[in-house]
Amino acid sequence: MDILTELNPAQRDAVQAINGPVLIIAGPGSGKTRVITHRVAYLIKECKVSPHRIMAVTFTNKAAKEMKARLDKLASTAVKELTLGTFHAICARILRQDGEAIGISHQFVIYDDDDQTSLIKRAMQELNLDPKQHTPSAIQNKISFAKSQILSPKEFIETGRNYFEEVVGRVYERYEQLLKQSSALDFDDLLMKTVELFKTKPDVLTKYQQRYLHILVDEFQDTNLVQYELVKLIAGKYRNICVVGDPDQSIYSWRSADVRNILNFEKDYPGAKVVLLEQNYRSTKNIIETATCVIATNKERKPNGLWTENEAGDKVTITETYNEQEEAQFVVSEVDKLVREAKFRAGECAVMYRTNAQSRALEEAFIRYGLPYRLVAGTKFYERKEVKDIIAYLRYIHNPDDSVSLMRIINVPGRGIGQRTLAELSNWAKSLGLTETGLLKLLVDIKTEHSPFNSRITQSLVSFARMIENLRAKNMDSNLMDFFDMVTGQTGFQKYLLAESDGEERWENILELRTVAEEYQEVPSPDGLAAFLEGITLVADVDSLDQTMDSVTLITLHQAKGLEFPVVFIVGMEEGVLPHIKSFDDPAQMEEERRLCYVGITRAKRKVYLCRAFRRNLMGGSLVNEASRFLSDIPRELVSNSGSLSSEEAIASAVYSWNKTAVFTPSENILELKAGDHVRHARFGEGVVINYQSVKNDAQATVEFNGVGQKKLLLSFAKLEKI
DNA sequence: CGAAAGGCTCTTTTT
DNA sequence: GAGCCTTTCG
Repeated sequence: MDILTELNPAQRDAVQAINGPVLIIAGPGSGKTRVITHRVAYLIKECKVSPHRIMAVTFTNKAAKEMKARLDKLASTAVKELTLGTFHAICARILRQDGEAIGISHQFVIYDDDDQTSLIKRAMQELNLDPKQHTPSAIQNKISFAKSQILSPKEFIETGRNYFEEVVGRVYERYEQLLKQSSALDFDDLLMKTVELFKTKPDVLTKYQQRYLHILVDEFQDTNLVQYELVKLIAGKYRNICVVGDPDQSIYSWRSADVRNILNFEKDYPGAKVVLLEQNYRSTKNIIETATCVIATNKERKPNGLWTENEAGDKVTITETYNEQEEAQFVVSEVDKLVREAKFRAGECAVMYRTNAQSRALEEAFIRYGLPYRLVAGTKFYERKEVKDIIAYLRYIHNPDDSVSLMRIINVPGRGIGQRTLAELSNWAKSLGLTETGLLKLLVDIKTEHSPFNSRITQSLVSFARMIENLRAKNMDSNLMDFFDMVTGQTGFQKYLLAESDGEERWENILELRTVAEEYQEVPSPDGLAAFLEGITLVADVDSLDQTMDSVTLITLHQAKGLEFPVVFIVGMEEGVLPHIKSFDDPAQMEEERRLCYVGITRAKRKVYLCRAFRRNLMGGSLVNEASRFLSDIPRELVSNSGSLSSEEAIASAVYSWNKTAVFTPSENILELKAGDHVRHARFGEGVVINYQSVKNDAQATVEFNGVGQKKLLLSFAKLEKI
C-alpha cells in the first residue's frame, strides 16, 4: 500500500516534511490522526528510519493505543520499537531507567491526586497550618503549577509575592521531603524530574538526543512549560520535531497548558515549516458552520479557513426544557427515537456535559428508560475506596518506603491501630531517623516489653509487619495472580469487604482489578507487580472507553477531545454551566469555555443537539439560568427550532416543553404489577418485582434481574413484559 | 479504639 | 447532596 496516495495535498505535505521543525495546524476532523500515523509509517518505510529512533507523544493512552493499532496495519515493521505514549508514561520509563543519576529510587511509586492530597495534608499538619485558613487543594494546585513551571521549592519561595505563596512555599518544601522519603513521585514530578535529569546530567541527555532522530507531539496546544522544555531538550540535536495541534481546541489552561507553546512555535524554531489542515472530513456543512460561528467571537485567535465538501445535513437542534430531569428525558427519548427509526445505533450517540455532576440526571433517565449507556469516569474506577485500598497494599509491599499507602491500609480491615497509635508511630520513627517500616521491623525484633506501645497494640503492629514481610517475600517467586489472591486473602481484606453492606458489589470491583492484573502475568515476578502498578497509575478513564459496545456514551467535554460521534448532545447550555460560572470574571477563561463548546460541537459527524434547562438543581438549591451566550452566536437559519429565548419566553417555553414531555410519555397501558411478579426486559432479561408503586400517571418498579442486580424502572418507558 | 451522628464546606475540567 | 472532619459515647 502506498502511504501517500490516500492523502490530500496539505496532508501529503505534512507527512513528507521530515527535516527540521514542522508545525501542523489541524482543524477538527481534518485527518490529523491520519497524518501522524502516515508520517510515522513514511519515516519507517520510505525513509528507512529505525522505529527505535522515533518518539511519538500523545495526549492519552487511548490515543497511543489507537495509533499503535493503525501503524500495525500501515507499516507492519516492529512498531514495538517505537517510543509511543503520553508524556507521563514516557517520562516514567526514562526515570525508571536513568532516574538514579539524580537520586530517584529504582522502586519509585507514582502518587496520584489523592495520595498527593494526603501527603500535603500531612505536611501542613507538621507545619501547624490550619487547613481552614489555606485549603489543601488550593496549595496542591499552586504546587502543581510551580512544578509545571519547573520551579523548585527554593525557586518558588524566592519568587513568592504574597503571604499565601510564602505558605505554599513552605508546604512545598516539606512535601518534597516527604515524597523523597516515600520514594514516590507525583504526576508533575514525572515531567519535572526528567527535565532536571536532562539538565544536570548531560551524558544522559546526549544519550536520548542521539537516539531520537524524529519527535512528534500531538495536541501541542495543550502542552505546558515543562513538556515544552522536555521536547526542546530531546530534540536539541537533530531538531526534527513535528508538532500537531489546534489553538482553537486548547482547553487545558487550568492544568497550566499554555497555548503560546503552539502560537510561538515559529519564533522558537525559526524556519519551521507550517502546514495548515483545513478541510474537514468529519462533519456536515451545518455543523461546521455552527461551530465556526461559536468560535468566531473569541478575540485571542487567528481566524482559520475550516471548510468541508460534505453535504449540508440536518440543522442543529436547540431545545429548552423545564429542568435537568426533563432535559435528560428529552435526550433519552430522542436517542430512542433515532434508534427505533434505524437512523443510528445507540453506540453512535454521545451526551456531553461541562461537569461530571451533570451525568447524574442523565444516568437516572437512561436507567429508567432501560437504554444502555456507558459513563466515562463518574466515580472513577481507580478512585473507588476498595480499589485504592488494594492498590495501597500492593504498593506498600512493592515499596516499603511508601508511607501514604501504609497509613491508608494499616488499619483496613480494623486491627485496633488508631489515629493516636499512628501519630506516635510516625513521631517515634522520625525521632529515630527511621521510616515507619523500619520502625515496624525494629518492633518485630525487640522484646515486647521494650515497646512503647501497650502489649495489645504491639501485638497488632508486629503481626501486621510480619504479614507484610511474608507477602513481600511471596511476591519474589509467585505468579502475579496467585500473589494477588494471597494479598486479598491473607490481609483479611476479602472477608472484611464481603461483610460490608454493599460488599458483594465492591468485591466485584476488586475482581475487576484482578482481571487488569492478568495482563501483566507474563512479566516475571517480582517485576510483574511493578509493571502492573505503573500501568494502572497512568491510566485515565477515557483510555478504557470502548466505542464498539452499542451503548450511548456519557462524557465530559474535556474527555471528548479527540473523539467523534455521529450524534452529539451537549446538555447544560446555560450561563453558569457552559460557560461555567467560574469563568465569568476572566475573559481568557471565558474564551476557553467557548473553545470547549467548539470542541463539543465539532465532535459530531451528522447531528448536533444543544440542550438547555430553565431550572437546574445544584447543591440542594435550585437555580434559574439564562440561555448560554454561545447559543446566541448561532444564526437562526442553522437551527431547526427556535433559538435563544428571553427569560419571559423561557417560562412559556417551560410550560410548552412540559406539555411536550407529556406527549412523548406513552401513559397508556401501564403495566400493573405487585411484588413477587416475574417480568422480562429486553436488555436485563428475566427478574422478580421487589417493589411497585404508582407515581402520578405512571408507576415505578424495582426489579431484581437474574445476574444483573436491582434496577429501578419507570414503567411508562421500560418495556416490561409480565411472565 | 471505633461506630455513629452531626456539622461543615465545596463542587470545573484531568495526565 | 456528598464527602470530609470532628465530636460523642460505648
